[in-house]
Amino acid sequence: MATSTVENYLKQILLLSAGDDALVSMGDLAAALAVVPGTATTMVKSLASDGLVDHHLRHGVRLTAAGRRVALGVLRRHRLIETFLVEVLKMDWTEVHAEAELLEHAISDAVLDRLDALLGHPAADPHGDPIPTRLGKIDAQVYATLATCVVAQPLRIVRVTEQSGEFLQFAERNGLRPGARVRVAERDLAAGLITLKKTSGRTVALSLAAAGNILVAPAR
Amino acid sequence: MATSTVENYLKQILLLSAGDDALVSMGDLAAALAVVPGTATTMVKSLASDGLVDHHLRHGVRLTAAGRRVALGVLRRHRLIETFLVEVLKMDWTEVHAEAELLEHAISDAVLDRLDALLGHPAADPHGDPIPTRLGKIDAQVYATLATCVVAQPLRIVRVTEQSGEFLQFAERNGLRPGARVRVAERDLAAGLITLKKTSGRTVALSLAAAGNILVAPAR
DNA sequence: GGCTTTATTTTGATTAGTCAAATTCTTATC
DNA sequence: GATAAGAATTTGACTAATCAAAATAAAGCC
Repeated sequence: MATSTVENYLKQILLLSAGDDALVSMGDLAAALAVVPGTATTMVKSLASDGLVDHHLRHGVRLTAAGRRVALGVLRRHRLIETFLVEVLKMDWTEVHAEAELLEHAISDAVLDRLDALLGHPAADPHGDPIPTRLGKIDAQVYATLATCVVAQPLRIVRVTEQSGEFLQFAERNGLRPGARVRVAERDLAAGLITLKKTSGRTVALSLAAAGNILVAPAR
Repeated sequence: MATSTVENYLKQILLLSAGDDALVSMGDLAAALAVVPGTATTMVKSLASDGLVDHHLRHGVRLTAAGRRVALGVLRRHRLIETFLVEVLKMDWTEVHAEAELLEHAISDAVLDRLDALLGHPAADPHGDPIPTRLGKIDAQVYATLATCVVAQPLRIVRVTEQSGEFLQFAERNGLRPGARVRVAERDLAAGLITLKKTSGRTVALSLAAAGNILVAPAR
């Protein structure tokens, strides 16, 4: 059985490799896990000797098929738990990430399956992040972000990546949750600033960096 | 923050001290936690230096007020989780103990309070074990067991102590769950055997040791 | 192409929790 | 009250995960 430390390393490598094949640097991995780089190196070596990752010395790390399977399991648990906390326990979508971070390592498959059924087998969590299936399939659809989409077109927010409470509370305050309708009124690359127009007529300004965390699709 | 190992030691000391003041032996504690006695000694010394227990060298260990507070918190989490698994996720009361054992160390107060409210602030879990309040109060009522109660009187099962799946499945198969009505038809101390009569007319035989795990009150 | 900056890896220590086996204490028994 | 049996403790060793700081490799720059 993988320890929760191992699970966290694998999950983080999956998230940082964006999709699948990119090598993840020790620096990024260490930062994401809040450890010093030397610790990440040590741990990655041990994951490699367990066949969970390929370590390309001094160049980065990549999940093996076995590691990916474990990582997707953790992600599934995390996202189903978040959905449960919001849908059943009525917690705020801006605060459930940290809770799920703990519970994801303690919940059994038996409990998870019940939860999944209770929630009606949801395809995405409250942030719009896709939930891997029991078999490890995950929706890999690529979306534009508010930083890259076309201007003026009516849009629907599909997903808010970035789990920090601060950012999510900013999003919530401004009605920028999955499902919300907006369009980009103006994009000033020099100033690094985006101005949104909501259906209510309200405008919201945010930085390019922040806008990159909000994924959108054309309003259907 | 107490690690889950520390939480388990404290919880187990509470359970083994039956009520409050009895000293718990290292042998019993080690057996309950599935470690060798030397490990228990080492850990108890460290708990003592943190002010969570009083260690009476070579005689046993007892919780301090601080340790008791922590232990009751763990017990509350455990029992509320068991109740949730049975009441909401419709799991079998004979199998939820092991699940709760893991989740009890990972659930936050915020989530626990929501769960408690969702369940309507239950006083006991599916085994009839009393749930400590948020303030650490626990129902200390003493009940007779099927091994000690008067013969022939109509009884109501209030609680099944002993969490092993085997025992609970035996109880379930024979309708011996909290709330069930029975009376003791015969108690043969020499043979160590008890014979029960259920309201359905069915009789059930069980050993004195097994009977000691089933707590009863006069049927109201 | 040599030098500097930056990232990565290595080395040596530390902490929590554990076991096996040797030692010491308590207690019951004669 | 001495002794044997049983329980508890101590000692030495190990694993997982971590950090600080030294050593090494890679990459960029003039």
